[in-house]
Amino acid sequence: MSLLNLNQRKSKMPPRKFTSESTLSSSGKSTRAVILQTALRVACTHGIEGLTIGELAKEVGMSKSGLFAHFKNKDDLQLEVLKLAANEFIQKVMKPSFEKPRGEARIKAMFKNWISHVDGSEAVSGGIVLISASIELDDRPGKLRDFVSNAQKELIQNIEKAARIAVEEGQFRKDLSAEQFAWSLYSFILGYHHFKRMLNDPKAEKHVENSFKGLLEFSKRPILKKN
Amino acid sequence: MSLLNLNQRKSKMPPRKFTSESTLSSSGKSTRAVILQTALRVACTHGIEGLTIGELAKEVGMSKSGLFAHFKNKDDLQLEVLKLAANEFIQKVMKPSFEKPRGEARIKAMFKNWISHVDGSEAVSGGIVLISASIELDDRPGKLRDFVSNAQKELIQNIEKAARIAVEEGQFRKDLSAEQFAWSLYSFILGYHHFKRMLNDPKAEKHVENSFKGLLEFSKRPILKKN
DNA sequence: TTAAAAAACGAACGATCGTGCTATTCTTAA
DNA sequence: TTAAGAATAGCACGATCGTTCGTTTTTTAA
Repeated sequence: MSLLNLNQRKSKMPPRKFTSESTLSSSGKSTRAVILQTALRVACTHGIEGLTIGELAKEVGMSKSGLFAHFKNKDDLQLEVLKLAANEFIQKVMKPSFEKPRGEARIKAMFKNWISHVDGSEAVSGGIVLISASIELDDRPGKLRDFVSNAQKELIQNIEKAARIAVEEGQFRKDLSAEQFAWSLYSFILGYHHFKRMLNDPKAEKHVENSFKGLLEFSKRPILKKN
Repeated sequence: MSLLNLNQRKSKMPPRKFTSESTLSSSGKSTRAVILQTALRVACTHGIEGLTIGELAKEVGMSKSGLFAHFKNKDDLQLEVLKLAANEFIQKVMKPSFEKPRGEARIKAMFKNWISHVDGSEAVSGGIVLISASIELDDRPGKLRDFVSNAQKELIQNIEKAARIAVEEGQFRKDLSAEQFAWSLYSFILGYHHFKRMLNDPKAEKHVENSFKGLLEFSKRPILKKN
């Protein structure tokens, strides 16, 4: 409880007319949840380190001190944002995949969901925040870095497991290294993220799909001759 | 001219005994060069956006204002750092590759140099700064973003050209898409960067080498059946 | 309806940010 | 040796940073 009532006070019109998408205030959401959701959006463009309490407060529409009271300190706030990002990613990408049958179908679903999650134009994307954060933090030890690192390790292990299942089910060849498979897939996603967001490469989708297709083919039958 | 003479004033001992590696003051280098070199190192761990004039001044060992006088504004400083990063990358990775024969050998050299450049433990690495910067800036238009974007596009085009040459020379198969090749290679490098630096994965080298080997094999003969 | 509890605010703190301005110190040329 | 010029330092500015604290407002419970 305790909604953002600032807006209501300002604009008295009873049939609530909110200005924009931005501060989706007033509803079942707790203030804390609204703050974190907004913070995730801000972190999406400014990075988790670029997140600032003053700016966030402005964005949410409340005072710095009022906002800050919801967290122990800034580190705590950032950590919560990262947790939200991870959760968002799991809900949007991983969970739907696990409703698909084990093995190749699940891997394909993961890939597809992931791509459209990164792609998800201008919307909030937990995956993007996590990838950015992992690069921002890769040289700065601490709780934030640890969290991101663990989250990504878990994610990769999930891919690995899915690949291992595909091997067991006979969809992938027996001698495939699930580890290597996960590594390659993740690299392709990183590449997609990079080409799409930084380089605005319109062919990014085509390339990542080709690479993924190639990886699948490679995983299905032995095409590499030992030399 | 105009060395960092602060240290000399402090410690009078004539056979110069500098405290550490940090501020490699006094020598043929101009102050500006020393500043930029130091800034590159700082940007390596704090990111280009995390670069701060106060901290940089402390690191170099001079006053904020004295340091600042060498640049128009902070944006200018950051841009110079990025230019230095790009130059460093070209010198360490690209240039040596172009001394190798055209085609496959050159591509292999690029890859090898690049890996050891990212790997180059704790040393200053222009490549790392550029990759980090591209993620920090991917949502923030401006001169910095433009520079990084162009630098990377050039780089990718260089890879592409090298691949095209390898096709012409008959080392790669005729129907290989040089664009797709460059995309894949770059993605693998990004993956390596990520696994090595963020995840501290000790197998990162092995994986990226396997992937690269696979990419080479794939590029040499048609192994993908149309389906 | 009212008292207690929770939430949000406003003001202020010390620190640091980027950036000017003036004075001092150093280097160079005459 | 000295004057001119360049390089650097010192100080201060307004803004913003994360954070604290006491007050006011809002919600909840009795």
